[in-house]
Order: sequence, then structure tokens, then C-alpha cells
Amino acid sequence: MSTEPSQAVAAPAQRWRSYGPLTLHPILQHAMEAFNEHGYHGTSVREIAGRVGVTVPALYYHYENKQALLSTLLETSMRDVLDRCRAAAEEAGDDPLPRFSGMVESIVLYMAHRKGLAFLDTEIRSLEPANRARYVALRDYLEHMLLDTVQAGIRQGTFTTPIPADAVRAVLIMCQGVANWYRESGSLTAEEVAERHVLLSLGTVGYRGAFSGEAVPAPRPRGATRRRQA
Amino acid sequence: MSTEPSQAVAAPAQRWRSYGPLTLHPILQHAMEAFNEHGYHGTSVREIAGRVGVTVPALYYHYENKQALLSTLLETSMRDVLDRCRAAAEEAGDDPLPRFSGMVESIVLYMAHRKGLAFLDTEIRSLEPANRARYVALRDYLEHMLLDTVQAGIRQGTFTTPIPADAVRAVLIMCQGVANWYRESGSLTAEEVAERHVLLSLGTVGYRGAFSGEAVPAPRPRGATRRRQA
DNA sequence: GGGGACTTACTGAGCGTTCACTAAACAACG
DNA sequence: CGTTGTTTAGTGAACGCTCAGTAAGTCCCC
Repeated sequence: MSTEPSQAVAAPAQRWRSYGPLTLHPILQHAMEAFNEHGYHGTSVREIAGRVGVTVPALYYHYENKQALLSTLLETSMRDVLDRCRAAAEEAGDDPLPRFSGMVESIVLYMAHRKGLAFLDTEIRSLEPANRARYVALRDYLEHMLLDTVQAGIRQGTFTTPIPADAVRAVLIMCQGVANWYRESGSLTAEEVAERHVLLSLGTVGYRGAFSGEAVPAPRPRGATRRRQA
Repeated sequence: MSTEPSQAVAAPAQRWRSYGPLTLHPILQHAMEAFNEHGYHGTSVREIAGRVGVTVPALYYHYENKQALLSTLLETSMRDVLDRCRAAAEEAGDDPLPRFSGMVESIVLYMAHRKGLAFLDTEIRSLEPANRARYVALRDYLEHMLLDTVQAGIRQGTFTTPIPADAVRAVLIMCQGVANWYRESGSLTAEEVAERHVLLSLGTVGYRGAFSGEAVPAPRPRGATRRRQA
């Protein structure tokens, strides 16, 4: 275990990169796992209760119903990725290239580090209309943030895609896809996957320098880079 | 506008581009629609029967069980897209650029024209292990076809991505994503969406000419190009 | 009259949810 | 300190309903 630098105000600039172990109410934690294994409709409240180690009514003491479990999980997740993406964008400043790169990196890091939550995105269909509307609004906001940056890059001449809206959608879809295939036991760390997706995304938006030498021009400070052993 | 060579035997070379109305056994058709609306576990056999307009046992006369409906649908779909992609690759020949472009085009055309079937991909989780294994094997085969072509393009110097396997996965994910957001009532035809995704994909695999002038170098013959009115 | 394409009528199991009730912890006060 | 009132976090049993699936009978056409 690495010794955390004891600080009063905990490095605000890098907060979007740091991922501690996921701390969720045990009920949410187990609901998340069950939903990911069998889907929302494929999971019974009895199974969730069984995983938590309590009886069914105990679930209803803490959450209104099964739907509230899914809705809470999805909204928590979307708000977290949005916050981190916003933080990454702020840190990068107004220059479209590092700004776009940082946003993509933050999103992919989330998809890998919070795979369990991110993968629940496949369950939006099971949200009741009101809950779904709130979720989709957050997701659209994320898309607009990215699109604004790509369009700025086009005006500047950095990005050359003639179809920015399609490119942004494609980028978001490929980032979201990380939550589907990424395995913690795989050969790449979350950070490496993020780096690669920055590269792929830059190609998708038509950044000319994407595949020549240094793709991400701003080297990022790293304390105690984690490396996997296998 | 190029003149099509008139052929008696209904253009076999273009068969991967042509999409008639989807003809499926009514039971499969309605199962597909129900699965897409509520998911596999969210759909009851009663609902499927109700949509078809028959009683529940009539379903069991034609199909072994609910799982067989999903499995049949998914495998039919995957085989169709594979066949079309293979046909597109054959038609394009060995040159990696048109070959890759044709494959991507064929896949995206499928995702848009057969959205209902393609969208079922989200339900693989609900396949029993044996059925899932068969489906995944087909999907992996498609991925390898694309990867071979991209690697050939890299050897040739046409594609420049340093991470071809990641690029191919990303391309397939963004193609699959079309089935999620494409609407027939939208502003783009399936053909236009396919064209755009060829462009995006070329950027993703690091094709340098992707965003300068003619992106898809082989102009394709088109008889009676359909245009949407809105 | 024989078989294909259904129907009616039903089963046991499981679903989300709610009921009435309680053990343990805590706060306030005489 | 000991009692009382209240809150937190549960329990076991059961509700009404729906689930996937089936046994046996019926219609109809070749």
C-alpha cells in the first residue's frame, strides 16, 4: 500500500484521475452486481437480498422499490462521470486538443475503473420514463460538452472531421464500449486503455497528428504509476 | 453517373447492399419487437403470443421454448451480417483500403436496415452458455476478418494506427452502436450513415487521406438511389 | 382418416410488494 | 443509575398476480 500524502485539501486538480475502491451501500453494491449478471428483469429482489445477506423486506426499508435501486445506481454513475469529465476539461483549459484529450481520458478511466456502474448503461431501457428522462438529459449534456470542444477544434483547424456530431457520438460509443470488454485481469491497465482511446478518438475526429509521434502533447504528471504484474 | 452493365442474373455482386423488407416467421418477428422493447427477461411468452394473435401453446408448437426464439433470432442475424460482410470483402478484392471500407459499409448498412435484429445484440447476456458460445464465435470471426485487413493495410502503409486490434474493436463497437441510435425517420438514409461511418472508421485506423477530398476512393455504382423526402 | 395447426384449461413455481411485529440502540429525564 | 419513549434495522408470513410450460382435446384440409 502506498502512503497517501496527508493533505488538508486533497489535490483538487487531479481528483478526476483518482479512483479509490468503490464505496456503495451494500444493497446498491449487490444490486449492481446482480443487475450486471442477469439484467434488471432477470434479477429478483430475493436474489439481491440473498446476496446482501438479509431478508427481502430489509431492502424495502432502505429503498422504495426495485426500480429505485436501478435508478439510484444509474444516476449516481452518470453524475460521477460528468463531474470527472468537467474537472478534466477545466484542468485542460480552453485549447481544444488537450481539452478533448482530457475529457476522453477521464471518460475511459471511469469506464474501466467503475466498469460495474458503467456497464449498467445497458439497463436504461428498464428505467421508468421519468427516471430515464433524467438520465438521458445528463448523458446528452456530456455529449454537448464534447461536441463544443470538437467544434472549437475544427474552427481552429486542429480537428478536420466534416461530421463532428457523428464523430462525437462515435467517440462516446467507443468509450462506453470499454465498460463491456475491459477486464481488470487483462493485459492493459485502465490508464493504458484510456491513453489508447485518446489516440483512437483523435483519429476519429480527424486530428492530423494523431498517429505521428507524440499524440497527446501534454505529458501528465503521475505519482506512483501502478503497473500490473501479469 | 456510370451505366450499370445489364445482367440477366440479378447482380450477385451487389447482393450485400440490397435490403428487401424483413421476412421472418411472424412469431420471430413479434418476439424480436418485444425483446427490443422490454428485453428478454422483461418479455413474457404471453406478450409475444398476444402480439402474434395466437395462444401461448401455439408458440410452443413452433419453437421449443422462449430461449430458442432469442437464440434463433441472434444467430440468424449474425450469419446474415457475416455473409454480407464477406461478400463486400470479396467484391472489393485484396487492396486493404477499399476492402476495409466495403466491410465497414456493409456492416453499417446491416445495422441500419436490420436495426431490429442488430439491436438484439444487447441480449447476448440472456443466452444460455452453449448458444452464447456459438454467437460469440461468429462475432469473433467478423472481428478477425476486419483485423486481417487492417493489418494488411498497415504493412502496406495505408493505415497508420499503432494499435490495430484496439482500433478494430472500436470500429466494430461504433458500427454496432448504429443499431442503438439510428431511426428510419431521421435525417440520414442508411446509405448516408454507412458512408459517414466509413469515414469515421478510416480516421480511427489512421488512414491519412481520410479527411481530404475523396475518402472512399472507389465510387460505387448505384441504381435508382433512394432519397428520403423530409 | 390421419396429421398439421392450433385451442381450452391448467400447473407449480416464482414474482414484487406489504403486512404485523420485534430486538437493539439511543436520548432524556427523575 | 434506571426507566421510558423513540428510532433504526430488521424478521417471517403472506398477498395477489404472473411466469414458463404442458396435457388433452378440436378443427380442418389433404
